[in-house]
Amino acid sequence: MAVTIKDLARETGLTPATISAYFNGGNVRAYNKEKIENAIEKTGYIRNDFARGLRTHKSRTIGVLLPEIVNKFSTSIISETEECLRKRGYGMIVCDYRSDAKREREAMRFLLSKMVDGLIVIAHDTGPGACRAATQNDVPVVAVDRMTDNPKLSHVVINNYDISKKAVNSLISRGNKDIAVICGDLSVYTAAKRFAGYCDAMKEAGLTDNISYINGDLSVKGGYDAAKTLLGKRVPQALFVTTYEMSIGAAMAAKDMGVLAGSDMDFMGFDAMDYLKPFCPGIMTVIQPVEELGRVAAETIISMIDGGPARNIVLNANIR
Amino acid sequence: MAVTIKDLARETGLTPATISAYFNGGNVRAYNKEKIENAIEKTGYIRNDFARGLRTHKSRTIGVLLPEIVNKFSTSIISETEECLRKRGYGMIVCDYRSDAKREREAMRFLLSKMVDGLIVIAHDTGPGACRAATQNDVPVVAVDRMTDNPKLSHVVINNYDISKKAVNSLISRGNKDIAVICGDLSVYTAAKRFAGYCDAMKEAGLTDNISYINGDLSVKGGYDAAKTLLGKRVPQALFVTTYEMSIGAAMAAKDMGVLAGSDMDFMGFDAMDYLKPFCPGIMTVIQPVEELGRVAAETIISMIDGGPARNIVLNANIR
DNA sequence: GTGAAAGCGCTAACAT
DNA sequence: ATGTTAGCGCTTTCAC
Repeated sequence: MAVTIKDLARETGLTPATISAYFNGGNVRAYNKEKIENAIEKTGYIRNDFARGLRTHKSRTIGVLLPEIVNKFSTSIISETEECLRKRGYGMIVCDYRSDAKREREAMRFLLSKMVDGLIVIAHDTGPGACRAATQNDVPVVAVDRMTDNPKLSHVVINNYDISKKAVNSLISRGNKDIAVICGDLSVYTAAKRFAGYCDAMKEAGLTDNISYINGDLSVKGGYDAAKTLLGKRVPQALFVTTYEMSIGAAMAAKDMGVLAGSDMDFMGFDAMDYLKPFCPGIMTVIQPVEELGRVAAETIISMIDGGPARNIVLNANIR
Repeated sequence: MAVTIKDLARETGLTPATISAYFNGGNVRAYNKEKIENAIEKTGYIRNDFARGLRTHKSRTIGVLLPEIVNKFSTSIISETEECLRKRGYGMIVCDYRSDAKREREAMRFLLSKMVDGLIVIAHDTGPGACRAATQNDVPVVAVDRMTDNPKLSHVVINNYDISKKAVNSLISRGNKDIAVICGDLSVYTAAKRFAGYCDAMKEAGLTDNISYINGDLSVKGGYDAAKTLLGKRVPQALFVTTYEMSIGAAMAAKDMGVLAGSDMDFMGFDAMDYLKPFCPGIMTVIQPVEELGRVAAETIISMIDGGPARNIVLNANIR
């Protein structure tokens, strides 16, 4: 059996209450402090986080819920989140819901049963009931990269609509009229916003008839297949692709079909600059502030755990 | 205050013990099961894992320690691990040690303080003291993708030496003599093994004088920089790159310098087939069984938690 | 500054 | 199949 606070009490001739006070910054006489420290050293005592959590209702653990853990955009965010959290003594328990609504709910219940103090979520369900299992139980939630209709959540997003509109305007200003977009399923928040930005830019330029939407599934393969479908029919003057992985896939498919993105066809991707630039020198991409998303998400969840209000924060992406 | 098992008891007219039996697979009458399920639904009950852990001395949580979470190879593995673990009711708490030995030790202590039942580790320190903090406390450990000198650990690795030798032999059999290798720091287990396979293949073919090693830092940029350095001096007949991310970077750098990997220069990468094939049709790569690594790691840690012995498992990679 | 005592929510041994 | 009871290890009043 593991060493407990009672063993320390016996060892030092004090009581559990005093040992507890010692651990929690209470007033303990110097020579008793020393006795306690010696006893810890001698016994190799490790505080039982279960008992502590049972009393305090705090786990110092944050649940993180992602559509796909094998996704550079997601991991770039949570890498920064993890670092921020750990600095503050918080751990991060990660679940992947494979972009499936049912698994999303299951994973959330699972995380809640792990007694997480808060949740950072790239949600699929963005309706008014988003993350209800958590908010019902008064577990604070930060939605990242998604705006939801649940006012109890904090939201950390980028200026999806504006930056997409700006991106498409930049393609238009280069003389392009036939601009196609490869976008995820429009039930996904970011896809809808980015598509709306594209549509409005096209409409405002009088290019309503040129609106051309191809659905991709948010993976490299999704972008690849979507571009193959598109280019199998015709080569547009320009192509706008609205996620990291799909940008890589779409540029690959174009290359595959003899169309070099950025020279044979104007190309505006999302985030994948590092991977694509050497192969397709002429491409442009929207660069999202991923580290900032991760950091702000971590700071926001901790602020909520400490009793702070829900906040909505919009960060700015840029075109490069 | 949160809903507890007592509330369910009151709601159903049963006692806490019966509710507990229900959760733990005990025999409960069908109509009582239904009552319980309705009560759970109605109240939004979530089981308190602190109380449970306090009784059972099990957290049903596995710590996962990675060099870099933003690394497709790592996330491909842990994605599968996460799925396997969750099916068995285990959560996964992830730490990234940024390829730094000191942070590795800190992160391990952190995970242990979270009372994890076991640890899955892509370790940096592979000496006899690897993961000592865990083994000292009788917390089982599975080392993935690394062999260590600590006999208490289980190990799940691929046939690094053999597959590298085979890969280089295949380059040699195509008539190449001047074959360079881009490899990580040789203090890393996989880098050392893969480099040894390369060297022995070269030696056995009488190409000792052609051995040419360039160090990369295991990232896309590392591969990119290494290839730039190499190709700035000369273009070898063939290039062997020993990690996923470096393969992408190296092929990008080559393209950048007007050398198309797979046609201007034979190219053998690691894992990055999907990303590179469309751009560089002629490339070959070693394909690691990443999902299997993740699954076997999960199965092995659970087996150890259930009292099973440490095991060493070697999985086979293939060339495609 | 320290002690005594209660209780967090659950499980498990035993009784029925 | 279900109820009774005790206790996991800690924190937290409330005394002294």
